[in-house]
Parts: sequence; structure tokens; C-alpha cells
Amino acid sequence: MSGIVDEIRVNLSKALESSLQAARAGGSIKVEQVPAFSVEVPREKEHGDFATNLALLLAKPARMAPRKAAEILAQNFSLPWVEKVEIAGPGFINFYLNPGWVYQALPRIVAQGGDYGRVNLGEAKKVQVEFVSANPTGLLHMGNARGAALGDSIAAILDFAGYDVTREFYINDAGNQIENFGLSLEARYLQLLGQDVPVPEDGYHGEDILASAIAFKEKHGDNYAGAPPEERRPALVAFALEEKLKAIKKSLADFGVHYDVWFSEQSLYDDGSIDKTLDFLKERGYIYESEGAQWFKATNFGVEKDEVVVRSNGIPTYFASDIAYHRNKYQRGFEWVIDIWGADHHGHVPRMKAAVKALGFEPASLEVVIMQLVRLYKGGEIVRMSKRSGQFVTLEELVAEVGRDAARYFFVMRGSDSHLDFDLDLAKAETNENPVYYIQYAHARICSILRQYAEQGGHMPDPSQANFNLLKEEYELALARKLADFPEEVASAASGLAPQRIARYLHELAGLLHSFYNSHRVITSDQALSEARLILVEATKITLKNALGLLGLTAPERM
RNA sequence: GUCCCAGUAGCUCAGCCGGAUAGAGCAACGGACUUCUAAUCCGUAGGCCGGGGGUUCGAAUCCCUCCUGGGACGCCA
Repeated sequence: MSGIVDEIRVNLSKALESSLQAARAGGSIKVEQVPAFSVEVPREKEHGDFATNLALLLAKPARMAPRKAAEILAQNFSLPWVEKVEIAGPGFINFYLNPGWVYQALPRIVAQGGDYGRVNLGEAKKVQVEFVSANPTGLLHMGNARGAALGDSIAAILDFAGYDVTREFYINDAGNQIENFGLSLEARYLQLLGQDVPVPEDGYHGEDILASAIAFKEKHGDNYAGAPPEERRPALVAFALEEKLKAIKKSLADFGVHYDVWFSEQSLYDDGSIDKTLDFLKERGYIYESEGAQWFKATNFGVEKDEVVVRSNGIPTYFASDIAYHRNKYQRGFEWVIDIWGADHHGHVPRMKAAVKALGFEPASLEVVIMQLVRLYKGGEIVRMSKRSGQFVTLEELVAEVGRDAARYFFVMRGSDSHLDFDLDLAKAETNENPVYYIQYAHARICSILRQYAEQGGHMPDPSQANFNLLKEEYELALARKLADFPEEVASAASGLAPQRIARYLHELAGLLHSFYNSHRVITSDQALSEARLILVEATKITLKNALGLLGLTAPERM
């Protein structure tokens, strides 16, 4: 299923358990049950290849010194491929394996190719990742861009970890924002026709709205000049929404982000889902009326305040459609629902969870990833962004300025709960200050070696025939060790919804390749050694490419 | 005022579901290209992990408290 590291870990755990059972049977360790111990890869390589804290955990229940317990466990312990067992520190048991064990990973990597690193942590569980979900009333900004990069990478990682993933964009094409959008468009349209109609103060003032109005006028001329507003506005909105949505889809596609489902909020009104959902909650007594509005009893579920779902003017709130939307998600069979929201929505989380519970689903199955805000720096200064004034850097502009790969890497190299300072100058620098190139360069270097080898008439050796015992150098061992770790990294990035782990892993892997490259040659006069090293770099190339893919980055063959 | 996020090297941050001597990049300093790409490498230096208390064999990590910065608290989304 997964990698060699995991297999060894499992085998060591089993052997430790039987060792403990033997000790219990012999009466030398008296405990009722096996504690939840771990077998870990120590940070320090002086502490062996693997280590366990079992003896430390036994100390209290068995009432004995941890080192003593460790000694007993070690005595009962025997595995052919474990070269040395050592007791160290307060009572850790360290395992030293036959040095060649890591090289067993290499033929597997080459055989698995693009699938290397896949694990079945998810067991095909259906998971939905909903991200960006921006109002289709404007262009995508930096916050949306971070959401796009994060969401897409999280989805890719979950897919690689064995989940059945659906990427979804929720289109907020209903409600107040759309109302506002219509008024703003109408004002611009009428202005174009020479009327003095101001754009509402809290409306959309951006140039893109004006552009939509111009395009509308080109198509329809002054046909709507005298039309009643209730006819004119929907026409403008429908026209502009389609145009905007098309632009959003294109920006995201250019950013390497593709969705499985584009879900319209309006459709929840059209098919009666919102009414049905509200009725469902009403029947269960979770809705009450006060001051002419209808409220959801969030306080029943431990939330501080109740929340309006239908305003006193009869129009449902965003929260109402969001409840209906989440009900729809569960009805579609998703067992794990992941929403990626900006930090400005975090107050919405408790009531959304309360709503999920009220709907009869498990609130823990809804996971909201809160993404802290992005600050943009240029020339050492903060670039101010404001949607209202229409002044913000769009996703398109960002990609045009720094390139897709650099942009995506910068967005995922930090944890989602860290504020992100995006340094435009650094992202576009083609220097060693920029970590993106450092990683991609490692891939390109390997490609260059393989290219030259092929040009000299060499053929890629058969991994099963290679003699990996020839790889004795420290850097070779470290590189192979890192490669063997990849499946574990995928699993941990998936369970933590943490793409930054992959970013970090990539940087470390690239670093090891560069170190190796600078001290040893791959193509040498020693044929057998060259072949072993060719497999090593081929496996590195595969792993780099797979990991880059999880972050939506390209793996260039030349730079 | 209540809640959320953050506080770790000069700077930007990893590590945070407890493990052994706290890491990386950049910046600084000193070295390495007649070699498969120097967008690279090697080395040096840099730390009361915001302060204080607690939990235990063990705390950057968990709990309490205080301080600092950012954000959220609407019949907006």
C-alpha cells in the first residue's frame, strides 16, 4: 500500500508487541495492556534508523525503570534485517538497519513512476473540497488566488492519498451582492446613454463593471434605455454574470486550477431547496420568528447567538442558502466536506457547524480551513487593495507579473493559518533568492544528465539488475532516504490538509540532489556505478515531478 | 468587551495530535566553475522558542494567566 518506511515501521511495531507479549508471559514485565507506543524516525541519525518510546510508556504501568524495560524488550527482540538494537537516553530503543535498506525503494519508485507516493489513507472515501467561491461580480484578487492555490493543492494531495475528491466552486449568483451588482451596472449603462445616474455608494466602482456595461451597450444599444428596471437589471446581470464567470474560469484555468463542479447558489432558489431546507429545520423546531424575521436557533447547539435566516422583508439570507447548500453536499454522499474560507468568514464557522448538526449530519465531517489574509509587498511597501474602490491586484495580473509556478509556490509554502506576506519582487526574481527555481532546477539538472547519457548511446538500466551496494556515499544514502519518505509525507500532508509540508519536502529533496550533484558524477567510467546512480537520479526525478504536481507546479526539463 | 489566528536566528517562516542536542531559506562572512547546467555547492556565525505559572520520566508543542500584532463580532457575504 504505502512506502517502505511505513512497512518497516509496521513490522517493527509487530515485533515489539510480540516481544512485549513474551516478556509478559515470562512475568518480567507486568502490564495489563500494550500502551499506544510509536515507532518513529529519529531526528538525529545518531539515534538509529528507527526508534520507539515503548519502554518509556511502560515505566509507569509496569512500575519499573524505563531503561530496564527497554533491556527486557531488546532481549526478546529479533529480526533478521535489524542489525543492531540499542537502548539510549531515558529509555528509547533505537534500531539500526542493514545500510542498504533504503535502496529497496529505488526499483519501486521507477516501477511506479507517476504513481509513486500514492497511499490509500483515504480508502476511496468521498470528499469534497470547495474553494475560492468568489462573487462572480468581479475579478479574482490575491485572497482568492491563495484560496485557489491552497484548495487545488489540498485536493490534489487528498486524491494522491487515496480519497475520491471533488473540486467545487460555489457561485454566489444570488442575494444582495447581485442586487447591488445590478444597480451598479444599470447606473453605468445609463451613464453611457448620457443620463446622470450615480453608481450607488456601496456598489461596484471598478473599471471592469464599466467594461461590462460598455459590452452590454455594444450588444443591445439603447434597447433597454426606457425599459422598466425590473426588466433592465436582470438583463444586465445575466449578461455581466456570464461574462464574469467566463473570465473567472479562464483565470483559474490559466492558474492550473480546474473544477469538477460549478454550483450555482441561484439554483438552490430555483429548485426549492432553500424552502425545503427551512421547512425541514422548522419541523424540528430549530426556527422561530422574532421582529418579523426568521431565526435559526444556533444557541441550541452551543453557539453564542441565533442567526437570521429569513429577513423581515421575506428574503432569505446568505446563511439560509449556505445551509441548503451544505445539505445538498451531504445528500450527494460526501463523507468529508472541506470548505476553504478567508479569515474574514471565520465567525461563520460555529453556526455552520451548528446547522450541519441540526440537519442531522456529523459536524466533525465538515472541516473549514481558515485562510489568513494576504499582504502584498512591492519594493518593500505594502500594496493596498480594496475591492470597493476597484483597486486591487487581480489573479491575472499576478500571473502575468510573476508567473504561474512562482505564484502557486508562494501561496502554498506557508500554512493556511499564517498571514502571508507575498513579496512580488522576490517571487519574480530569477535568482537564488527564489525557492521555486531551486526546486525546478534540480529536476532540470537530472533531465540534462539523462539527456546526455542517451546522446552517448546509453540505455536506462534495469533497476532489478542494478547493484545498489555501490552507492556508499553519504549524499547517496541521504538522497535515497529522502525519496523513501515521500509516501509518508503525502499521508501527513493529507491528514493535516497541509500543502506546505510538500513544499518543504520538495525544497529538502532538491537540496539533497544539488549536494549529491556537486560532489559526485553520475556518468562515470565505472559502468556498474553509473547505472546505480542513474537509477538514483531517475527515481529523484520521478519523485520531484510527482511532488511538484501536487502543488500544481511544472517540472521543466531545461532551464 | 467576547471570540479566532499569530508571536521561534537580523528578516520571512518550518516544527505544534508531547520525545533525545530547536531547523530551513534569505541577509552577513570565508571558500569552490578546464567537470553531467554555479538558478548550484561547501564552511562560519547567529536562539531565556513573547513573559510567568502548571501538568510529567520528558514541553517550542498540552493547560492557566498576562503582554504584543492582525482579524471577526450586521435582518452583509
